[in-house]
Amino acid sequence: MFPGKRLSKEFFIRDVLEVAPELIGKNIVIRLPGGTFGRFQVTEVEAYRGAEDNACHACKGRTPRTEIMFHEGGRLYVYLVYGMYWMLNVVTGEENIPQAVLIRSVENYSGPGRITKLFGIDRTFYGENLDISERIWFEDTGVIPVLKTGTRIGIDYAGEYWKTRPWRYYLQDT
DNA sequence: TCAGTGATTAGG
DNA sequence: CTAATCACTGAG
Repeated sequence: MFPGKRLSKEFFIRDVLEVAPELIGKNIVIRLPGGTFGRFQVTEVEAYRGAEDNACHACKGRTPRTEIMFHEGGRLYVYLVYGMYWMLNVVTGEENIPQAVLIRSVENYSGPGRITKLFGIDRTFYGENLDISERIWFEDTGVIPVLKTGTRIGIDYAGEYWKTRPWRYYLQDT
């Protein structure tokens, strides 16, 4: 794999605990509102892992909203939270194993709701196929980042075990 | 610290 | 139909 190459679905059809840390340092290529393209290095993500993870939306089972997480990896899971903020997630893993990676920060922009505002992400990106999309995809960069881990944000409802999983990954220097 | 904001979901 | 909940942000 060489820098600039689009990550294909094989990259995403692996366990979310492998994919999530490897997404740090990769680039998101996105057609911004206005039509120009932007490249942003991913600096912070979180892993949501399957039906047993009480912090994962799919722990309540298959619903219209969570349906795409049961698809094989390489699609986008996009949803609105608090009535205002679109969340950008990448589906990972095999079919029928619901997993996703939340994109929390990219270079120079922190916060999942601010990123989607910058990118112009909305409901029309739900289910977007990262293999063939002409408006958003991920690229390899050759960067091998030094990672830090922490607990996931905003999931206190998930119970002691799940809220303490170290499944947030971020660049040391950001 | 806290309101804003509306889709989603379970339940009657 | 109702009502609770929410993977957040910016203002004060």
